[in-house]
Amino acid sequence: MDEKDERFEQNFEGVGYLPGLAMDFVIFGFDQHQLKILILEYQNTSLYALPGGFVKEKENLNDAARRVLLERTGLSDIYIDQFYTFGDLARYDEVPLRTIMQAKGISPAADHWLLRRFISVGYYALIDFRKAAPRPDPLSDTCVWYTLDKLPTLMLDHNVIVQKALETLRADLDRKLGGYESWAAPLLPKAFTMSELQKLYETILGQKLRRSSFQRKVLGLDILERLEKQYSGGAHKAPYLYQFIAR
Amino acid sequence: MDEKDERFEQNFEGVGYLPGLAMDFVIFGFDQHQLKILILEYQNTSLYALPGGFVKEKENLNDAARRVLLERTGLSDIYIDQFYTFGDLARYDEVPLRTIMQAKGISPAADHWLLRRFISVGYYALIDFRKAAPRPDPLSDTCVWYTLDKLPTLMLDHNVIVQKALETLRADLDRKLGGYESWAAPLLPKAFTMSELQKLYETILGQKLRRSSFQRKVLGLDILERLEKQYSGGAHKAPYLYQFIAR
DNA sequence: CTATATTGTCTCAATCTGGAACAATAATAT
DNA sequence: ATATTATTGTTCCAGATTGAGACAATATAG
Repeated sequence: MDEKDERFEQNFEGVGYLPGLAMDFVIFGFDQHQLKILILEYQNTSLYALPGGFVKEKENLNDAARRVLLERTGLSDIYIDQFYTFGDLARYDEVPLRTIMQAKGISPAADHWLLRRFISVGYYALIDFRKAAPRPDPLSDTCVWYTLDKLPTLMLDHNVIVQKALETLRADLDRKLGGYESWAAPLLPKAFTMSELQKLYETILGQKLRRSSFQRKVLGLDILERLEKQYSGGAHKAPYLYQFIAR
Repeated sequence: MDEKDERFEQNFEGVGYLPGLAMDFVIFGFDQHQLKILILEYQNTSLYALPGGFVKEKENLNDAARRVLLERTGLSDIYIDQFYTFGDLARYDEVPLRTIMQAKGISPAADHWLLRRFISVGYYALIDFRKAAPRPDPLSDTCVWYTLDKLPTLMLDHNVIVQKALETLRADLDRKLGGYESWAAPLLPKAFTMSELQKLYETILGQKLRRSSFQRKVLGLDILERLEKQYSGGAHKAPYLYQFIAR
């Protein structure tokens, strides 16, 4: 039994993990002017789910979140935000989980720990689409990016979780924008144009913003520095490039 | 064994409750122009804690929160908000809990469920100070209002929880203010003056607001109706009374 | 009856915002 | 080479919002 199988075995039996507590992750990336999130797929079941995980007995909740993000994307030192804890009885349903396990050739006992009720802590993360290396977890087959408006129906209450994550992200935008932390950095190239930044905001907020007001407001925050070199590639005046001021 | 003792016994052994999961409540009230919160006291131990509780196996998380609020204050149909879930290892420490139990004449086994690690969901509520009938829980002796700036040192990480609740409440103020829900209603008399409302805001935010701007903004929101009758009792012009428009 | 504190209303300047205008310019079409 | 086109950087102005104060009105205390 190699290390991976061993970890799988432990995880599968729930040994060393807090019972009844899970986390679900809404991992946002930005590509082609679209907001995308990572979704796990289970072959031969047409089931889809958010990446998630469990908390070890001797592990901080937030550390568990960072670990799960690392396991799914290979990324660390990422901004994550815990946005809500989901605890409705209606949210747990053993049918899809049983289906998934059976598709993997496993016949779980009726009281298998994965089939019991879970409370789940929701986290979201904003990551660099190009740096991420999505990996499925032991029970899933693939881990893929989905555009928000082409999201499939997810298992359990995961669509609700995505919705809540998006609402929180939008509500946080203004507060975050004013803050010292340049949360937008991982979603953009190191150097970017003003219109790329604006399109990122428009995509997240789901609405158009005025060009001049946006520029005025963002530059007024003193979080960007203008670079000397310029972008080229369009049939028009070359825009300046900007980057976030390191703090 | 009467019903209360029976419930206590069950609760004390953790029977019928989700293991490892708790909730802590920051219950805000407003009195004498001060923001207060409910604190449990444990006699002969000089220990203080937030009211809290556990989730039944067949109970929605948010329903459990409403139940706990009802048990501690006698109030239902109250606006509550789940603001954060606390899951650091450092947050659990069996010493104060053991002290409390021993002060109650109980000698818990080393692996008693109350002494194990808990993840705790934080909720806050805004309640009517005058309607509340604070009641201690089975392990505590009294349940009392404390002014925020005279809060004692609380056990575990409860001071951190209060801080986070306050930050969330402040951050939510603007968003909530614009909303249709008149969250401030339970903190004020049915009819109140503009300066009472302003002082409530000032107390929560911890800063002074300009009188004319405040009046302009609040009246512009279309959530108040001015009443005919007028307040009296001060050596000055009588202010109008307002109430929230029922929706 | 006078003094006092607080209220309702108004004003004015300062600031912010929405929306448009306009010249500049890198690629493309002619 | 020159004109065309799309987009950019910048400016401007009208309208809305906000900060700060002025002032008369008035219920109670003295």
